[in-house]
Amino acid sequence: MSVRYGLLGLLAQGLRHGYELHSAFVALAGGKDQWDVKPPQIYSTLARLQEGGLVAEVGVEQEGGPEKRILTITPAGRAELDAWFKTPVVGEHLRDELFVKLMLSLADGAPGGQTAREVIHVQREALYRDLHRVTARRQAADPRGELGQILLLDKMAMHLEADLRWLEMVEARLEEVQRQPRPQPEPRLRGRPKKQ
Amino acid sequence: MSVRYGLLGLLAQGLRHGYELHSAFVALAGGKDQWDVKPPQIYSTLARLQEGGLVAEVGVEQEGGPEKRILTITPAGRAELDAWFKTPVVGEHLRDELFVKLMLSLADGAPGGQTAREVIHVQREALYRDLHRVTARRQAADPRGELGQILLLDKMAMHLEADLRWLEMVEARLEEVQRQPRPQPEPRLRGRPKKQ
DNA sequence: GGTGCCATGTAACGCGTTACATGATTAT
DNA sequence: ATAATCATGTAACGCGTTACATGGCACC
Repeated sequence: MSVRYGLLGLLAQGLRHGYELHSAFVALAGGKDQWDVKPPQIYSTLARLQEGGLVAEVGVEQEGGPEKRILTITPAGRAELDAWFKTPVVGEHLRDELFVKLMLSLADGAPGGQTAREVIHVQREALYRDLHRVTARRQAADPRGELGQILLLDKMAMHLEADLRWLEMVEARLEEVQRQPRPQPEPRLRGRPKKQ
Repeated sequence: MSVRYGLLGLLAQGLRHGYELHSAFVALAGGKDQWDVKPPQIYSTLARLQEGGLVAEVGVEQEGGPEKRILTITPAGRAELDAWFKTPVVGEHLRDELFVKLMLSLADGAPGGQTAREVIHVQREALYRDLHRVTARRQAADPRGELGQILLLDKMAMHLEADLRWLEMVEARLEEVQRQPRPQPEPRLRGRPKKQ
């Protein structure tokens, strides 16, 4: 929904055609290193907004350059934007690839939970690399004029640290289970062992 | 990619048909409260895996009940699964709705950054609610037999806390900018003020 | 005359959700 | 009988990516 509402918000600020919205959105979302939105998504999202009556086309301009299809936010669009501002973003419910991977690696038959240990190790290396890259860029950022960049980098760093702390915890709990293997821990998840 | 590799991993554990894979995946991903994967996604993902040669259909069973299409992971599938285990999960690059919303609210013309303050307030309330819900469920979970649940809830809690800390930081920085409004902070992002 | 930017798209695909549909067995 | 569970899908849509395509203008 970020693109949809992002475009709506930018139109409310007075931007007027697809190309301009594209570059403005990329800037808004932290630059194309961070999120390289492709033009097709901009144009198709605008088409959907238009079809929904939140955005309207009010003509075509051509001053020297190529044609520009001029767009405006409609009253309905402004209403939806306001509603969005008043509603919290829902917790993009952890459909977590790392978690799935870890659960699978725990169920894998290798002795000593070896697969899980490797998954954790590989992931931790990657997280450290990312965290290092992020903090380096954060140090280099200019507090004047790059406030958005800094806030974004801070957010990324915090989530990377959260993942690292979580991995520590998982590993600790793994050691613990290792030392006293229970009679029926049953990490294998089966479909229906009900009775039959 | 979670579903794709999740199914591959479950097939490697010996599960054999769509329905069974569906319930096993839901269990693996933390129950349907957490991620309610729909059957169509399972079946269409399996079809794609089959088309890619990672999974093969080896016959149909029918013992008393309805037909079951029996599936197996192929050597190619096993290879892809191993490669997945050896590769870190890439940092689902923050295409962050909350961040976009906040940037838009900062650019909004309201005096005193009012819109931004409201966005922060609404979001913080929601995050506290979620965190409370998560910690309550975590307390109630049984460490024996619900290890996966606990790990997942811990992960969620850590990321909710990261978001809360980040909001604190944003608010602090907002106050700071408020006290000394700079000549050209230019939070408004425009498309092309280059020369023209 | 080529490179790059401005400005617009289409087509096809992958992932994910919602709604709809079918038919059989099992439990109440 | 009816409701739940087992087991399978199709159709249509939204969001997002990749590849492809078209033209004009500006600069070197």
